[in-house]
Amino acid sequence: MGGPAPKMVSDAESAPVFAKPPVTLREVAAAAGVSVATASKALNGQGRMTAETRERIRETARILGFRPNHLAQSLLRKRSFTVGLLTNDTYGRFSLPLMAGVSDALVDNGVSVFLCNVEDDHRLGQLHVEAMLDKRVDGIIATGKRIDRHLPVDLSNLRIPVVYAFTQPDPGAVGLVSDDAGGARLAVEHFRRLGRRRIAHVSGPASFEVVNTRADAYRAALQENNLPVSEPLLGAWSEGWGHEAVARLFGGGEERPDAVFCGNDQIARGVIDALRERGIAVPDDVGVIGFDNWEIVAEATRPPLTSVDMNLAALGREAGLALLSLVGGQPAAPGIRKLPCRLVVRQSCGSPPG
Amino acid sequence: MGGPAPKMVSDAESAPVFAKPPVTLREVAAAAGVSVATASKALNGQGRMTAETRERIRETARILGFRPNHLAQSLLRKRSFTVGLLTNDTYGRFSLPLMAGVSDALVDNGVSVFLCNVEDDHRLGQLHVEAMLDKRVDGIIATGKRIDRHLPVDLSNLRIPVVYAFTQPDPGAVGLVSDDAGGARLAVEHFRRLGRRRIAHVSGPASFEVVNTRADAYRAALQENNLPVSEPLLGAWSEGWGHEAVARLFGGGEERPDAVFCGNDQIARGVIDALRERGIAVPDDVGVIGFDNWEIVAEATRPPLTSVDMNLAALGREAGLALLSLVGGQPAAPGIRKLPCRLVVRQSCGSPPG
DNA sequence: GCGGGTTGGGAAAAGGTTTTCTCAAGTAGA
DNA sequence: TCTACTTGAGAAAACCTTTTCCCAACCCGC
Repeated sequence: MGGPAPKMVSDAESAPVFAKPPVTLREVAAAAGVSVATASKALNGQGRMTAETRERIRETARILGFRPNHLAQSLLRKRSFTVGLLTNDTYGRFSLPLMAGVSDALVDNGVSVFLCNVEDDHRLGQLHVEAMLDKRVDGIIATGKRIDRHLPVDLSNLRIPVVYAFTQPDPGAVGLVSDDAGGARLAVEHFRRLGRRRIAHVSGPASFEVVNTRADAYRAALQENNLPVSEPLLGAWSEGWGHEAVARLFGGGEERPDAVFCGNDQIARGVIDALRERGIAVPDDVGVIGFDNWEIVAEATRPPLTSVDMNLAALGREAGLALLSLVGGQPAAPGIRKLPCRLVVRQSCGSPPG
Repeated sequence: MGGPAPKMVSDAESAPVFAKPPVTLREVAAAAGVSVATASKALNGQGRMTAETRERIRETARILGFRPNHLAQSLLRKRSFTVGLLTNDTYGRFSLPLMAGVSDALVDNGVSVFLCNVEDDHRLGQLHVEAMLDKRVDGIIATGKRIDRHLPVDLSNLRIPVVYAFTQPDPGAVGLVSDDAGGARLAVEHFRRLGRRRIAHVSGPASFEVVNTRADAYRAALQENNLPVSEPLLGAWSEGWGHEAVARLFGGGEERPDAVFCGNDQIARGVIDALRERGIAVPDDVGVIGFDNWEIVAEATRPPLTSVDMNLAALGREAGLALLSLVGGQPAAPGIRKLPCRLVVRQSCGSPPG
């Protein structure tokens, strides 16, 4: 109690800097000795005034640390430079790269993103959409965890543009998805180039549209290349199913595959582990390709897994840009646009013979 | 060209519903035959008027589908009901549940969340923070991928409150992290209750603070229980390191552990696989516990992995609520608050003997 | 019938910015 | 010297809501 009072820091530096209100345009104008109208025009490069005046105002603004209030601007311009991102895959693996891509594309244009996780809850979805509408977002991007399911929200009669990415679009809307068929073809072609001839396909449940899309493309690609077509094995998206599929493919006496194209990386992981346990060498005896290119899985398999990457970040970018042009008044062609996949080659397929 | 023109849909239903401006309070007031002031008060339950008038205005608003413009409200109230969420872990595993928790806590209070991914780019971070400030967010939550690193942004002298969750807080700020020591203790105690006595610890690089925190707690818990303390094995966060650690622990002639507590689920996965390959049974011969409870990994190990869950969603919720009370003017106690972990029991530890 | 209190509702300012319009002064041409 | 432009800058409306007065009408008791 008796000691010297603690040294006081200068008021500007100390304690709750909160509530010190931001500098307004009015203050800048006053400091520069002009009207707010002139100040506004000076800072925006509008209107007519001497270069000297403009510069003086700008300098004043800079010194005062003036930053225009976007709320006021938005109110006037009827454009908030804000979009909503709706997803039901917050924990999942797909929406993340996608969100990063979206955010990426938009930030460069000064647009911020409201992230909204609606789970599979209709009420929550409605709540979020209304909140976004109230906040006057310029548009909405809807994304999810599978492309053959709707989000639990009705986005069809909003007064703002909506873009769907990696989720089922409403009819007549703009939708972006990965080209799964192309991805499957990429895998088959890669195997063919490496001289593999008996290529099996192990994928997820038939209830997923992508499973059928990829399976069809797989069959078509085999036929085009005059390779023997074997029926795809459809099961679950799990490692366990990969194990089981290997038991079926390599358990019997019939001719064994020398390549397995898997519907996702977890199945591929299961396949590779099961093959190893059977003493079948990857990639020497059998090549394996996964789907999704989930790095954490693909790089942990032994050997590291070659996988089809859906380019989700790019897809997100495209979605962001599409929404932007829609917001800008450009009429975008409705319908579903498919973006190409790419093959990320690691060591699970081996090198070309010779 | 000669055919009948396509049937026209009614104008209200058709084409670019865009740009049809939202209903304003003024219109509601006009329709109800009152002034905007009265209309505002009617809808907000303020002011004095006959119940009949109030009800009539409300009904009119309902019919017209009036929704107040939050931009205008925010401008006036100097409160945007919007917060920024800053992360450098967009692709990662930690920020997602955390973000969901934050978003969860805030949505219930009508607050929306701007998601900003700053990667490790200082410039990008600055950009985002300024954008958020310009948009007049009420506060900021900073989160990251490890608790001993700063985000590449300076949040220390903002005029709005900041809460740090799962990232290193600035001195004097409010920070929330998981109780890693407690989590480690949870694991050791669980092993002890199951009768395991020789408990090893395999973790990530010593350069991570959590590695040391957990290792210290592990040692302390062993000592408290009069169990033999063996030096933790520190390496990488990978499956590969799990394999290698097993080689070291079970390769030599010395006494082998009957339990392994791992620094994350990937290491644990590697440990379990390596044990199986050596013919050591899990959980019969050796129990294994992981950390993070990354379900997709924990449930794919054979047997499924018991793991320490950091309760990140709860942590996010707490962060959201803390920020909310800060924004509301409640002075929150600065400093780091640790939230308890929980053990998610699966089958990798076995049941109690007898 | 009249002062004082209550009741129902409106006018107007405020919030920060942009934009259109207006206006005074200056310049050029006749 | 007068007219016709141009130039530089300000006033004011607009965006939409909230809130603080303010005012008229009514009711009460005397």
